[in-house]
Amino acid sequence: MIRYTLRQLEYLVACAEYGSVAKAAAALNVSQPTVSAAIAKLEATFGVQLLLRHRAQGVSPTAGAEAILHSARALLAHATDLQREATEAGNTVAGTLRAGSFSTFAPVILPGLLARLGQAYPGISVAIREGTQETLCRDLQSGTLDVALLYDLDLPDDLHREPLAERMPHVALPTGHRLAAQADVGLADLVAENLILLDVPPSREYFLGLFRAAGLVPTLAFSSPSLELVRGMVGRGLGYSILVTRPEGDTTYDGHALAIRPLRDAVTPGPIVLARPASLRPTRLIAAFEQVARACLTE
Amino acid sequence: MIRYTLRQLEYLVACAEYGSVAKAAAALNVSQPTVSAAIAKLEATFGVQLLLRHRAQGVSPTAGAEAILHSARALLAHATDLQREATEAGNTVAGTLRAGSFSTFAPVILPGLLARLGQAYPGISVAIREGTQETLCRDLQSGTLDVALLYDLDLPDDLHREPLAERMPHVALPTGHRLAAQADVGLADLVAENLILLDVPPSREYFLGLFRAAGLVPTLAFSSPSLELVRGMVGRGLGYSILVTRPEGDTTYDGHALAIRPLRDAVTPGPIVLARPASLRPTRLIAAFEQVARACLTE
DNA sequence: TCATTCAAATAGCTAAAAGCTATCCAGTCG
DNA sequence: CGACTGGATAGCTTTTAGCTATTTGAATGA
Repeated sequence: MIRYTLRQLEYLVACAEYGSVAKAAAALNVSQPTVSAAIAKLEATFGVQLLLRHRAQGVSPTAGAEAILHSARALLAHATDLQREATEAGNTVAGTLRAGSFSTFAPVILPGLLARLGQAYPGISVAIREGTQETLCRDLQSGTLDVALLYDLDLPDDLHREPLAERMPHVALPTGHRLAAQADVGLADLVAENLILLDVPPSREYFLGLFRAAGLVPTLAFSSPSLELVRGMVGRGLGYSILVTRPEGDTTYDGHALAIRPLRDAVTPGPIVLARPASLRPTRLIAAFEQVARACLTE
Repeated sequence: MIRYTLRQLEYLVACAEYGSVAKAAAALNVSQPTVSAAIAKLEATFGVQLLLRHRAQGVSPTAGAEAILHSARALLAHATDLQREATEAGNTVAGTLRAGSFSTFAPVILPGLLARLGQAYPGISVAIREGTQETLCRDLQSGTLDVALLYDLDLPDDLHREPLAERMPHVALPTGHRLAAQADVGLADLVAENLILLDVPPSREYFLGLFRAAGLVPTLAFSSPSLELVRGMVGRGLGYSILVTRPEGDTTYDGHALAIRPLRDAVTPGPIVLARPASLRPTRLIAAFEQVARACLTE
């Protein structure tokens, strides 16, 4: 247990510096007895005399004090550093942000977002973690993550949700598919076709919910939690899919083009939010991330 | 100005360590609200949230806190070191002692004293300064010296005097001198002889005082502030001297033997003391020096 | 589902500490 | 000798650190 205070050390160092209790007190903007008492207390707790009092001509450090003063100056410098560091931690855009992203949009959204962020705020660093809605929420709640890009579907109440954008679902079809000839596709057109479902919460529930809302039941042929695998299967003509995330180029990993068509029905869009623990007051860094994310997603 | 306290940091570190305010409080032997308040205050002064509160399952540090915690642990370790150092400064025999010695007895007393001291307390160091009574007193008063071996003659009141030994003055004669044939010499025998006076305060006044007390006036032939020069002159037959310090061997630097005879008269001995500022409470190191010095001088 | 338990926050209080002004005292200097 | 300097002391006020008791919100378990 530490029995002295940083303030006492400050006073001691000032006394040694000025060779006078009164001058030190003046420099520190406190009264002379205040400093006098602090030194006396320090001497009592350490059991060593620290200053020699020369009646009418100030004070000078004892042999013991010299050694202590050396350490004290270092300690105070250290303490001041910590204060600056701590004060800046919340009020400057700097340091490391721990950000999560729902797997499917990470590779589509994050590269551009991080590029822009790095440009706007050089010197910051971002630790990215991909995951499912569930794991990311847990990490947010436990404080392992500061923010996460998620769908606003089934999010726990203790997460603050900052809406960033809404993305309409679209239909992905093999290029030769008969429905690809249409400018847009209705849900009713699709029920007879083979659905390849992106099977990852909460996307799965969202997609199935679109049909349910229209009173329809789709024909489920395949399902996979991998967006690229789903797109690959569609490209190979195994069926169609309904997706929200749309990578650039509309081409699958094995080189097949996809026909992307809007849904004719007025459906509820997929709401993308930046989530963070409701109990965590956002730092300037978090606010900056949020602002850049919104700019990236609304254009 | 430092706006937080070491105690607050201790509490923060403990909270992070235990993942719980209550557990930290228990470990620190304070109440839970005390720790709670300390953390809240730290957060207010730094303007950053430091802990995430998980209602029924403790707390965890935020991103900002992680960085602060790292520095805080280092700072606390540093502060603990300083406390140990400071506490030991007065209570262990260690460190550096700044000791002065009146010029004439330095080479006779100090070598043995320091050898013994180094043997009894290995690891300590002593910075020696020789000087006149006057300069040494000034250094003691200004705190530049911790202790000094001096004659207890005309010492200022603000120096504490610890009597170590009393040394009787003796007569130094050339070996062929007629008085050297006697077992002892009276002051009255000497008044007609040439006195070679050790002319350094306060020795000078002491020696002259011996004659004055006996109602006699010596014949002053030579005087010098150097003990060795005085002995050299006596060895060459230029006169006699009265001295207190008696180097081993009774031989001068230029190779002449001296006849040393006690004074027959009952004179006041030369009181050797260890002086230190009265306002300076002695440390263990000073006490050790004092004890060894007394042991050396009383045998 | 409803009481129970857990853990932190809050309220309200007390006591210790840190601060102040005024004054005293010892020493220096003109 | 008297004015001035500089630290210590006394007596008081304010602030802070600590306490107990209680509240709140969430998780747990019968």
